[in-house]
Amino acid sequence: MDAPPCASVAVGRPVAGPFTYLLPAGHKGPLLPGQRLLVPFGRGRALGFYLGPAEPPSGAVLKPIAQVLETEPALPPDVFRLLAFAAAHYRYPLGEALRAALPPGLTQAVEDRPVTPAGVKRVVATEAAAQAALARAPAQAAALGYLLAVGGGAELDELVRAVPGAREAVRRLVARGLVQVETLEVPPLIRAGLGQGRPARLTEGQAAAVQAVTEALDASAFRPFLLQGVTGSGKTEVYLRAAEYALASGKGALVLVPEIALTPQLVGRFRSRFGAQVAVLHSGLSDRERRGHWQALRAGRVRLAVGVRSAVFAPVARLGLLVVDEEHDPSFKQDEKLRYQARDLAVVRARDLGAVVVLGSATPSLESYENARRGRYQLLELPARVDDRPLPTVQLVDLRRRPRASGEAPPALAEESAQALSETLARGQQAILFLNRRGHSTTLVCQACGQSLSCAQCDVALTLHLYPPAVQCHYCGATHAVPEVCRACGGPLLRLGSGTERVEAEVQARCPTARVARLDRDSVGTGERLTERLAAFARGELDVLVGTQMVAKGHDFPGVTLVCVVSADTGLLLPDFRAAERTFQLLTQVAGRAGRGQDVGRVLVQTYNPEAEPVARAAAHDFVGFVARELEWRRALAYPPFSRLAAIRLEGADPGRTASGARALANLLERSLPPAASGVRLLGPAPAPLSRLKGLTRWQLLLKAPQHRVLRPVLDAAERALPSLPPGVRGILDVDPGAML
DNA sequence: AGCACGCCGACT
DNA sequence: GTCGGCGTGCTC
Repeated sequence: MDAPPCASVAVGRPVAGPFTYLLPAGHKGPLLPGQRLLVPFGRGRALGFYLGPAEPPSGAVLKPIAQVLETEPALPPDVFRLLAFAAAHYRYPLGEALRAALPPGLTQAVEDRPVTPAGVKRVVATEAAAQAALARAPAQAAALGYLLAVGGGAELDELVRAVPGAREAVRRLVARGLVQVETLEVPPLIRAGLGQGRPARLTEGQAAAVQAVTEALDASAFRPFLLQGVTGSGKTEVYLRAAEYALASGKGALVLVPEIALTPQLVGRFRSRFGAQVAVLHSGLSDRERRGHWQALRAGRVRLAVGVRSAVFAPVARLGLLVVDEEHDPSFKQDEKLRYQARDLAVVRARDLGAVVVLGSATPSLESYENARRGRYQLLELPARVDDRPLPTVQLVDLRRRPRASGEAPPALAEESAQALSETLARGQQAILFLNRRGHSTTLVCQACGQSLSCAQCDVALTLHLYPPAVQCHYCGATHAVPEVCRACGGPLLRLGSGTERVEAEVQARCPTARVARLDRDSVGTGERLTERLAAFARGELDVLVGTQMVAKGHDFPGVTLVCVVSADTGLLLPDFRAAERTFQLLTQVAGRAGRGQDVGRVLVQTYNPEAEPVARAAAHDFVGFVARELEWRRALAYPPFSRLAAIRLEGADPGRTASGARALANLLERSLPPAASGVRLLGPAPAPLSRLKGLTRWQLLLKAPQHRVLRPVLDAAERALPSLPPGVRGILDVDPGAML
């Protein structure tokens, strides 16, 4: 008896798959992996993806595929393979992962509509337009007049804005042959000339790095590089040259950055160097723009993409070069749905394609650094800043030695820092004050009973904001009116712990003539206002920038000679094995904002822990020393890069059930653990560091193993066990977690 | 994700 | 007596 031909199909719904279907009646020709299908699913229909042939399972009643939606898979084969790897590795339903990687318009279970060329319509006057007689057609005359006035051509949108009613007029002008409408496939991102700002000379380190990367590109084989360059050493120029070379060799290139809004200068440099040849992919795009860029890349019309995390799945044609800038940045890890690490996937994709991958950072992640140390990645170093500018001097300000006034919170800025700030401003130079905390005060403590104000839904203290006045939970977003007195006993409240608002106020009070701006999520959001504010500061229209992480990234502000880290200790005590690493990286990044122009920079780091490794080593610009110590204890405690981790997170409204669910799951896993010799360890269950969030109690288990491979059967068991957690308790797997919180 | 089925409160 | 709340379970 012949088995009917069957297909294994991933369904574009967040359900574990795959499902088996009969091939559509009368279907001829082969199906290709990734090809989009329409399949009956449950009561309705769903988008499906062909995975391969399948054996018909015994007993099950199979339904036939309703329709094959396309003749060629929309997703290029290498992106399909990458998503298949990611879905398996990070334990996420493949169909849902595939669907999420498609551009808007292809994600629905509908048949291929003819793909309208996405892009911008441009109206251009023809030669006949000059002598046109349009005395009796005023609307057309106005539209044409505008076009001729601006040089013969304009975007349709612009024309309609300038000349109301021009849309209809253009149609008639087209009919008369006086104008033509052309569709630009990709929005013209920049009109300025290409190749701008290309420095004639490279530093020695840059030249060597560019040479190594271009030689690897010539070899067309998998070659991973770690580009470690101190802040201000010109890593971006290396990326630009490598991309130029890749494009010139007929290859595509993909550049990943932590966040577009925080890296406007890097994006700007790519745009001015490559013009419309570069697609910029970020969350702010409209569906239309996203689709336009996606199609242009897919078709190979645009061969260079710069984008955030998700761009690792961009359909760049003939991809030969991948760059991950600031590769240590935590934002490359997605922390919902498909919980992928984009930097790691960039390496996976490069390996699969036989491509070159460059991971760049001033402070590489310990994972990448260890890979370089073991010779898996080739290390390229840029030890000096461009133009031989010195690194800024870093000085620790020991807050323990400060005189303490009782009954009042001390000022956020130590006398020494305030002094340095005044001097800097007096010289007409700029300063950045960095503090990783929004708001005015981090806690309101009762002076009588000692209780501090905390969120009803979460296990955290409420932050006091003054603009506008409110106490706010930074985790669940709840806000309340500012209380006058203690809720519990009516005693007076003390405002402890400083945020950016308080620092801004102190600066303004101390330097009344200074132009001070605050830069945090509250003051600028994350979009255009942020970019504007950064640009205004770069142009010298502001003197002092007080901000959070936002001010720390790769900006280039030549006028900044003073950087003050208001509290180096904020992240230091977090219960996370990467706390020290993160602190070191952050301090180094912020310090790197100082002294990038003519004048030498100075950095003051306020701390209660001047002897702490990350603080002391960052102050000494001693990456190697820091890493050596850090690697030592990571090895001793079997943390990455000497092990692989997976976290199992549980949350539920009922504290008791959540806890017992966590214990039951731990018991079950304990029994399914491979022999001790495998090195697999189960830690926990333990309440998560933020044990209650948005009214949910949170627990976690941590799996540790020498290699990911030995973790797989345990993760399989965990995945099978998650659905049978107590009612109301939800569990998720987080493979290669970015943080323990 | 949908969308059913399935057991407990307020309505014509 | 029904309408409907969303908890739980399934989809080839």
